[in-house]
Amino acid sequence: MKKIIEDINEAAADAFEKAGYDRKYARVTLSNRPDLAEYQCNGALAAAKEYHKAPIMIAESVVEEMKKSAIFSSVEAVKPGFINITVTPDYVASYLEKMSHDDELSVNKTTDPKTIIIDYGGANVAKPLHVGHLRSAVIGEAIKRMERRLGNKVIGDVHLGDWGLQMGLIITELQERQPDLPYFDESYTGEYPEEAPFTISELEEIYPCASGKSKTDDSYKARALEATAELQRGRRGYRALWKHIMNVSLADLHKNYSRLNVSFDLWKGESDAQPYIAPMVEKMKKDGYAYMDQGALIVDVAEPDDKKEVPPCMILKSDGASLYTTTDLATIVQREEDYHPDEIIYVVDKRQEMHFIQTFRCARKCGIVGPDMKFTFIGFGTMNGKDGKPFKTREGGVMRLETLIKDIDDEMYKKIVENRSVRDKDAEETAEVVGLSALKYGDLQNQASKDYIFDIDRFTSFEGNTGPYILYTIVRIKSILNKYAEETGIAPDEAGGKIIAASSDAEKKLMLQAGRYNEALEDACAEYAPHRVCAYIYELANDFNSFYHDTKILSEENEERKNSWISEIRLVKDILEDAIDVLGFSAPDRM
RNA sequence: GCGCCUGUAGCUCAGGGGAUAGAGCAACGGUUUCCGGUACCGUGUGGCGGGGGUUCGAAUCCCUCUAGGCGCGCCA
Repeated sequence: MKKIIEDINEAAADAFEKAGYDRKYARVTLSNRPDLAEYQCNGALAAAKEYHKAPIMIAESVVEEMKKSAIFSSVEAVKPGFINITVTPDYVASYLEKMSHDDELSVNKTTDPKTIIIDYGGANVAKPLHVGHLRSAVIGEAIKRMERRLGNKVIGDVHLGDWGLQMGLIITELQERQPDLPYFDESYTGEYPEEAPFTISELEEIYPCASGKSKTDDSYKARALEATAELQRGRRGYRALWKHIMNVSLADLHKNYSRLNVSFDLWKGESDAQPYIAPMVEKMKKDGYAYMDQGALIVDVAEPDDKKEVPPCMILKSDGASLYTTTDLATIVQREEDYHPDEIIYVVDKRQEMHFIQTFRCARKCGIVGPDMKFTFIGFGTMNGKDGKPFKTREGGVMRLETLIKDIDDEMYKKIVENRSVRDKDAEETAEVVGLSALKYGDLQNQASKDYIFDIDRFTSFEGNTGPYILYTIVRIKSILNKYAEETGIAPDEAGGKIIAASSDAEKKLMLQAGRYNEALEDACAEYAPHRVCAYIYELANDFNSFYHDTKILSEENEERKNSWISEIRLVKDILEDAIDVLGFSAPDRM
């Protein structure tokens, strides 16, 4: 569906043209003086220079033309040269009427769907998810759904950290503890047990233990490095152990991510990229991009107009081992081969930006991707505690994601139980649904690139710009619709009638905001900015609540009016639910 | 040292060339013949870290200073 703003823009552009000015000046925006108008056009001010006329003269002649359009109830030229625009209630009503019958809620699917790989999550095998993983998961999931909502083909990849020294460390520590396991016996040729010799909680304890030892004990570290190398060379017992580690850990990761309502299409990891490294390196050498420098193999990626020095990309260390960059490049090779993506989006801590600049440049320079493949780096800031410093447990350690989620759910449960109308057996489940909205909305409402302060009291509040407030609004609408269904016997899905012109300012405001959904979503998506979706639905929820407050819907005697209202609030509910689904959470039926 | 990012009401954050800079929280005061008052309405608060510049017009663009955060080839 064409956007409201496009209808207005077009009418304005026609008016500029008829008045003798270039159409390009007819840019219409939401009014920043809502007391004066709904939309505004500042084009006359901009055009003044080119036409050597007073802006107000231009504005007035354009206004004369615009007044001929049927969609405006008022068009005015004011002071220096603003054009203030108000649309007719009938126009808005007919727009919403069309929208309410559109399965896409007026959102336009792209005519040119792109294949997009989105790399987020960044979980490490054998290490529990902690709060540092939260932002990547939450923001990445939202962006994935936003792109999908607009019709792109999006492939989410968790890109596991499943290769390298951490594996060697675990193997070493395991041997320390259970030396008799067959995995360590090189002469063993039989089948290895199907059951892993450890549980997830043991695994989670083993890694930090091993990591600690390796820092103080050099011979221990040497053994871990050797184990890593042997694993990579394919030692049978170690590969079998690695598989166990993967299985146990993946099951746990699946569980935790699904609790966050985050799901990946691909569970690829660094290990999957390994086979691509050798041929990639060979090609880089053969093509003359990679060369030896101080014993390491590097590719220059500096560009002449860099403001700062961009260090070369290191492909192989002087001992011949590969690095982070190498694996990331090989992953790109693999993705090119498997999916030929139009774009790869990385949702990663912003501190890694330099690394990705290097990687992207190197991939392009070496021809791993073509010039049209778009790399997008979305760097997010740190989640801080109330003291403004990186979020920690009370004891000062890294907080596990599970703990954080539980804290929020507990808080939510307390608040829900205070409401006597909810039955206890539902309360726990509801607390989880509402808790997730608190957690995710609390994060997503901020610009991704900035640090933000995690404040459990604020995020779980039903007041203000929070997830629970949005859900409350949805639940409230559902409640009205259910009541209506009880009274009339008409199912909520079929209730309502034709949407007619607004009967109050509050209603018109609500209708205009609802009609902007396509615009809001497309803008947010173009900027990879979930916080814009949050801002939009917050305003929509506010507009609904003020409309609700002074409108008695169910007791309205004018049937046409009442049915229109029912349709409207159902549309508002549908929009809110569609939007929170895009953000990655959902609403309960009651709370 | 070089480079990047951030600095907007007491607090948490929007706004990224245009008209009186906006929300929420906190504070205070109202609203219930009730479709969920975990709501709604109202009141006060800053001139956007400092300074200079471009522009008819700057929180928004440029320069500079300052404070804080972060990054800078053999970690990931």
